Amino acid sequence: MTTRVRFAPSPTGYLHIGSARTALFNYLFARHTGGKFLLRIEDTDLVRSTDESTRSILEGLEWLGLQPDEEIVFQSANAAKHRQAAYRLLEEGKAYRDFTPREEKAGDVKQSIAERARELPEKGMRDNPYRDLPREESDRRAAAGEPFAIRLKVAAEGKTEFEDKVYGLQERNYKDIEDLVLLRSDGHPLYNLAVVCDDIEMGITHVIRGQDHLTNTHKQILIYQALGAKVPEFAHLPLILAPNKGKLSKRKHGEIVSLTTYRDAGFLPDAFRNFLALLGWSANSEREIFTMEELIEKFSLEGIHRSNAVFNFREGDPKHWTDDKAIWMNAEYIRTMPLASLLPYVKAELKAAKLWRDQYESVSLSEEVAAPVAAPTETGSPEWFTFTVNVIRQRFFTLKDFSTQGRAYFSDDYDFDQSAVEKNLRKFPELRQWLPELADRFAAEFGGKKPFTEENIESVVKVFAEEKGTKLGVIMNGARTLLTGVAVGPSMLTVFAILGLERTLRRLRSRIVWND
RNA sequence: GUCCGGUUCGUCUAGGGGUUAGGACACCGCCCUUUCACGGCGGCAACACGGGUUCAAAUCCCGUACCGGAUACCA
Repeated sequence: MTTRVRFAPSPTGYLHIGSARTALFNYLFARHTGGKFLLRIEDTDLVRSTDESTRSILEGLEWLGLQPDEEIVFQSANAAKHRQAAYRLLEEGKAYRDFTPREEKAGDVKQSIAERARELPEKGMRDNPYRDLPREESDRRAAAGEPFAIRLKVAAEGKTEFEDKVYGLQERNYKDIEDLVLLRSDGHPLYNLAVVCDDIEMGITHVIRGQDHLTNTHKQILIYQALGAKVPEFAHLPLILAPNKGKLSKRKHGEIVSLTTYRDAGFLPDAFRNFLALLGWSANSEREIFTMEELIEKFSLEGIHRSNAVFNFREGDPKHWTDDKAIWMNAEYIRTMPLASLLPYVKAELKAAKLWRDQYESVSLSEEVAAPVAAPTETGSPEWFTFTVNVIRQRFFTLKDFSTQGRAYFSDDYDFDQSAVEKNLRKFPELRQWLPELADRFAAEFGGKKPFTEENIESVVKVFAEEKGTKLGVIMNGARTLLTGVAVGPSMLTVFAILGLERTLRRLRSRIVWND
């Protein structure tokens, strides 16, 4: 039997990272077992569902590389079938019409539900007067146009049980389960019915979803049984919590829970997927970096654990705005992934920042690209671009850094970090004369045949520093700040070489930071 | 309230009768270094609590506490 799993989000907002992880686990399971990964959009809540949200979910899945194997199912398209199923159960006496007028929920819904649930056992779970209404009367009232909901008739004695692939044996007494509504009085099929019908129709063999559905499962099993269908396997996933161990919610935590936030913040899909995979699941290995292929190979439901995981971040702290491990992992990917895989992302980032130049494009981008060992002399060439990216990626955390921290390599229009200017330039007023002087020296030394290479630059700068009786660091750090706008970066010799003689001279002679 | 589940460093986690309780991130220190990273070395830091079973419990059992989920004519 080939496995068939589905990811079934409701399109009522952007893709939550918890949902994204659920999708990922479904995908990994399908691939690992050679089965199918399906997508069903649960858009039966017409009021809250939006097309925009559906698009955003699709976009998010695509970004993570989780394409469904078959056509997307829209649950709303199946409403007629759901109704049919409810009526079939009514016909077979497994469900009944409830003529109780509908009660509108107002105020704090969660609380009113809890209150109702508290009172319910006293009245008795099976005290609905319509539960045993003679069939003729029920038919007559329905024919007369009296509105009714259809409820599943849950037996008074007995229990449901299933073996959850993660949480183990789960049992629930019927007495703890209300006669659940299958069809609203306006004919709208309710969630538990819709899910079961669709899962049957789609041939779902394994339901992998959040732990918040653990108790729903018992109700759904009752529906499967009433419908005479085979009950699938279930695997429930631990939840992803906020740092205060509360629910990680869109409303409370904002865009930090949205998958697209990470895409837009310059995360690599491989890195974020890797991070997500390790939240609530373990490959049981000291390693933590896994490609998609490795995740697929290693994934198993047994590796999922039962306790919820905290998504750790510090609100209002720019350095720790999201989970540190996610940031670290992204940086790790940026500096260690094959250059050929990284370059397209850098290209996209530079394009978005209007820093891209077509001359960077290498014809062999799709193949394994090895960075040149020394800075190519032809600034702006594909080799130069490859070399530069390889050098600067070593200390970047996100793709955004290529257009911000690394801006000075791709444009003459870059900003100066004022604290760097203070520390490395203004603190040494002599640099105001020395750096243009260094430019003259470079011009004299490299104006002819001598190539502007790190080795040659080093000897020139060393002599220069000695003449001025200053430490090499003063010259280097001052130059770094003036030439790149920031205090951090690669070896200054490499920076000179990357920028090339012309830009180096121009920038060394710039008065811009001296308030002249 | 009731039902269900959970609890190993700050966080993600390994381990599951005998371990100096392992790793990763974060943090701190040292080394490397013209800066910052990377890297290397080191440090801080955990079995929720109480009973039991056992020669031996973080590991098995029971209870308590705390946390989470569920509860609907929402999904």
